[in-house]
Amino acid sequence: MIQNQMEADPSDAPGEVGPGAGTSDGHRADTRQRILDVALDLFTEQGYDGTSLRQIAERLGITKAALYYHFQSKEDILLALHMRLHEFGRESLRQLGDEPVTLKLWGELLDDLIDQMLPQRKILLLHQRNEAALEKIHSRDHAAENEFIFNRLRTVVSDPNIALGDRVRMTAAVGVVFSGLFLGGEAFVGVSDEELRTLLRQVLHDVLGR
Amino acid sequence: MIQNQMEADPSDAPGEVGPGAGTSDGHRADTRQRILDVALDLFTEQGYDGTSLRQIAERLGITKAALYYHFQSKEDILLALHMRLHEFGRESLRQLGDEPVTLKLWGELLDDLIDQMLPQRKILLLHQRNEAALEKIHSRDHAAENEFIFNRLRTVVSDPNIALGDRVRMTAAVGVVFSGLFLGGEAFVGVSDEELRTLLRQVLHDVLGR
DNA sequence: GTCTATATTTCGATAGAC
DNA sequence: GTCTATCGAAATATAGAC
Repeated sequence: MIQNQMEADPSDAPGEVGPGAGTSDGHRADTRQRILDVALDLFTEQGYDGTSLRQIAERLGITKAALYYHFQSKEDILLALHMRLHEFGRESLRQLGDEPVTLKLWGELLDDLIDQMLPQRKILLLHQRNEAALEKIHSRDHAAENEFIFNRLRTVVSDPNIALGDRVRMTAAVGVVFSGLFLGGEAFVGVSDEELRTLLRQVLHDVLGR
Repeated sequence: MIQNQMEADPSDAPGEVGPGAGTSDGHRADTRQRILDVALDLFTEQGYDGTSLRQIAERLGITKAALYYHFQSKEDILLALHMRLHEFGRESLRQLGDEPVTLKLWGELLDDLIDQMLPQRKILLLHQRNEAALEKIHSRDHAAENEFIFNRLRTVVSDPNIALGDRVRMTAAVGVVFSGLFLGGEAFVGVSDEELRTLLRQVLHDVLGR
């Protein structure tokens, strides 16, 4: 199924020291992690600015103030969620190298990304629906933001050394992948990830293959 | 060029009685219209919730309170912008009829939509980046919201009477169009609308044609 | 139509007890 | 780790003069 189980990866911002990081007994899920899960849902449904800390706390059965034991600020919660996506696609992108990208390479990249995106759909949706709020954070720390997947994709398809027709196809291919995951996420309920992946790859080939 | 002149249509929510509706002398642009123009920019850049009425007023050189002469509330401003898109694509969608949609029909629909979207890019971007805020308005008046273009498209590609492979292609085709206008809007600076339209149609044909 | 001034609410964040 | 209580800021919205 395509609509569930998004929290496969329990590690969150590795290296960070969260409360309960030492207690390795798994008798209770980290509160920090539960906060992030709830925040992910609410930020995506109502938007970051449209969600108050009171709402997050209420859903967890705790008070607003308790949140501040786990996070320094509201923005920190968003940042922690953002970090989950920061490593995303990095390895795939590195393989592109520095030379102008070909349609063939682009297709291989997106093939990789489809696999990585499927289990991260929720986080991707969060980013798609909170671009403005996330840009504020970016502007404060725009050092490594050029490494961020969305910006990298944009940069590549803006390369004037690539023929315009190819750039349009590359852009369209990105649209194919994202529409399959976002718009399609609601339309294709009950379709297995594998089936969707296969179908998307066929479309990608028609867009990029020649 | 693809990045400018979005306010071709001076009529705003026709039938509505705004201030200055009677003064037909064109010596000064409607303040109401100027408010909407500024709000469109700010809501898109910073998000609806991330934009205060103070900011809108400041950019116009008036005070916050003056806005309330032209609009009953902040939500009313967003609603007025939303209405610009409400008629959008209605005629094209009506031609689809009630039977299951074919790839051929879908292609013709999107061909139509590309033309209508190009001059409305800014408003479409507003919707893409403020889904959460707009949903709040929708939920209050969800009567005619099924008529709204995005929801109609979603409904069609969810039709289980259409083969899954075709639905994926139809969804992908929507992604092609939107990526060309949104992601492409920044990447294809200096490309004429006509050229972009031609290239997009070729890709559409590869996705839908067979 | 636009202003000054203010009412009202809500939010993010802190202090300090337990 | 979570609570109660509260602060200060900023936002939407209103009242009434000009």
